[in-house]
Amino acid sequence: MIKYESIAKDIQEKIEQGIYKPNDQLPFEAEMCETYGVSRITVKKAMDLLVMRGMVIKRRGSGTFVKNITLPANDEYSFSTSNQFSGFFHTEGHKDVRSEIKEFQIINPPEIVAQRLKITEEDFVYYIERIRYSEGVPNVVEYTYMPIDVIPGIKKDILEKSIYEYISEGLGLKIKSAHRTVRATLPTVQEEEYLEIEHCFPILEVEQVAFLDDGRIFEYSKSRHRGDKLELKTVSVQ
Amino acid sequence: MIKYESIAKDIQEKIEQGIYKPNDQLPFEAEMCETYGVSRITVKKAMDLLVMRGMVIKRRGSGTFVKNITLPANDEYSFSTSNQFSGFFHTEGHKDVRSEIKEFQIINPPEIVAQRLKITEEDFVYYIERIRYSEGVPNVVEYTYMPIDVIPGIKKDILEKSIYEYISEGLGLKIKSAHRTVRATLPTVQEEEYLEIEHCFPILEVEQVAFLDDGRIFEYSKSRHRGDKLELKTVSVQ
DNA sequence: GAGTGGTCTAGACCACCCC
DNA sequence: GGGTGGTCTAGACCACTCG
Repeated sequence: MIKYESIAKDIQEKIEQGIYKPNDQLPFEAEMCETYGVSRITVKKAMDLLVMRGMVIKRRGSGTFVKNITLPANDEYSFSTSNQFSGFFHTEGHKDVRSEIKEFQIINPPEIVAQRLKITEEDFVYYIERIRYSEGVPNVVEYTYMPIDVIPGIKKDILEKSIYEYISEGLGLKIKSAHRTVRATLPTVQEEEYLEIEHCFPILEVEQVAFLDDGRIFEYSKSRHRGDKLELKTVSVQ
Repeated sequence: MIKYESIAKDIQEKIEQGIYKPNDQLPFEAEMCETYGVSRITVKKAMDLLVMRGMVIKRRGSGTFVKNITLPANDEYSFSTSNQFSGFFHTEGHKDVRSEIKEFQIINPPEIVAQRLKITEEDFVYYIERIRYSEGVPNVVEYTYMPIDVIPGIKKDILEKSIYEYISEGLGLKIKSAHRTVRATLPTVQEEEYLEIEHCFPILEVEQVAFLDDGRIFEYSKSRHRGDKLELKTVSVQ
């Protein structure tokens, strides 16, 4: 559909298939213009996407090259947060992923949550507490708040699958961006039980405020992951 | 110098100064074209920069708005890794930041490090182990490997200041991007001593492979931070 | 000097939002 | 319908790398 996306996708696939190998030089921008029948700015935008994804590097005066790095390991539990959203869907779709809902209520949000969601303490939000299992092993406890005005119609069966799928496919809303803060902590007493760990066990906490396409905030959440089950990958490009 | 950067900088400053407040609508792109005397694509590129920095949001058909979020807290120990490099310099420049060098040698790299740096085990690298203190309190132990061919001339006094300053200003090299993996772990016995903590204390580990402008890898490092002293912020934009 | 990617222009059409 | 940002064009000049 969109030209620069399909060009980026084409090149990315060729890299993943090994047609272009690490350190290989990609075709020049001028060459790609002819190949794909587009203008140079469009090719440039496609390559900039791949730069943001950490897959290629550009050197003025030299060319564009496949990046010099072992590609994101296919760890089931790692999720990547470069500038695309791979990973926003929490590597759903893997075998044997299920959720156990511990709490599901509609409440007035605590002050801090109201601040983060930019709503008042009198508004209503879903409060969801769920444990996510992979291959039968508990990985993460998620504490999620979502304004009912923004995301109406959540039922228990949706939580057991993917909220994100419901938002994008069920409601036709587009997820746009997220601000995340990552910390290392220790589990609470309850989390020791939920995650089947001892007190002296590292927890990777990901606090997230997530935005829709139209600028509304639809989620404030804290995900507290077993330290041995999640690593978070990022690419930063200047 | 570069037009889109200076436009972005101008708008960013106005947001930080409160001239544009959260949820305010920014001038239309067409309007900014006149204000700054540039074409629309240039304005667009400037605004896209601010979108990547998580400062504004664009809505097709409506306009561009200041984002709806408490701005990155000025925690001394938090560093941000959106798509600019704020934070690459480890929030240096704060008062009372100093380093204690525990190891500084030139060695052949272990196999894993050689793989990450894309060199052979016969090449030479600096190996640096240092503790960084802020306000007299140990925050982080850094284990750093740098190829001597890429970053020549490191001396002990450079390590006590900022390696990054030496690379960019001393050597005239440009830092371009970094791949990071973040994990939560527990300290080693030695780190308990270095960081003045007990064994049961969360550690935020940041593993990093860093690239220069010209595509060369100049650093492989693991930074292991006291969990109570660092949080890592990211913005991901689709 | 030849060739690369970086920036920028002036203009066009489209998808989307709101009135 | 009028106006927004999204995509795209064809062409220009510049900064940089490399032989």
